[in-house]
Amino acid sequence: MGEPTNSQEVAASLTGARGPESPGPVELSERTHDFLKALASSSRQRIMLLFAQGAELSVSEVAERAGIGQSTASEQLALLRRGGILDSRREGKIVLYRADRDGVLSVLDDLRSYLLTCC
Amino acid sequence: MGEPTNSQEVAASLTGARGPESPGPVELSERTHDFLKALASSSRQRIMLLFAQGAELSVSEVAERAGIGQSTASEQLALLRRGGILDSRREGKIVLYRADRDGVLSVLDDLRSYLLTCC
DNA sequence: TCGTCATTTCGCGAATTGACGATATGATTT
DNA sequence: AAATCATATCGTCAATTCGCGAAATGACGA
Repeated sequence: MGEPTNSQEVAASLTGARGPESPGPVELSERTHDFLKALASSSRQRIMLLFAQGAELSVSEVAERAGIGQSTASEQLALLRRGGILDSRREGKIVLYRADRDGVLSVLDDLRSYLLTCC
Repeated sequence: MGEPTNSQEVAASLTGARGPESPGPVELSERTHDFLKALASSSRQRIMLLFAQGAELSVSEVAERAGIGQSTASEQLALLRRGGILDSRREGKIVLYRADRDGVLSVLDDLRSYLLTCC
């Protein structure tokens, strides 16, 4: 079933449908789009605050501390993972989430370069 | 009526309800939240591509080039302006929009510092 | 293998967003 | 002041998102 599906998801950081050397408009990668959608939500922003200082939390811990249902927590955490903001690993029967610093920084770079070309 | 409401909107870049020297969790500013919401939409991303290379466009030009209705264009452009991504000025009876490079860069910095503390 | 615990997935109603046409507001020209 | 043009706002409906409980899947231990 639902293995933590991180780690690989086609590196392809840009999905421009043009030749290699094209300076013009470049679309955002799907991952960066997912990143923006994930962080655009207030409740997910609130969840992220739980992961300050490298904290590592299980799904039910997040549910409890955020005051939301367990299934809701699972779904929201999955969205944050798809956006490259969180990372997860299974530890026995629980799944531990934590901030994915590298993922975040790489997405930020993608975002910055996009904005520099279109703005 | 609806004057282009940019330029000032309380500088307050951070809305943490804590003392000055607090290293802990810091919430995103409202402007940065608006930025994320604005860019999280595919159609608005598409609109942004029209503003590459410093192009300056009126509402109806955007509507035409993006293939959307005039009122829709006006509303979407207003959202992008609230997010600090676009800037606008009135030129006679038309309103010209263009990318707000400085706004974008300052929001990006805010975003980066937020992510560095929470991740 | 069965039971239990943690997580994911599913189905659903409520709330939000997206796009549109119609209408109102502002600015310019006559 | 009236006509015109560009934009902003409003009302509406379709589509998407949110949060939940229920049910399915996985992992572990008795």
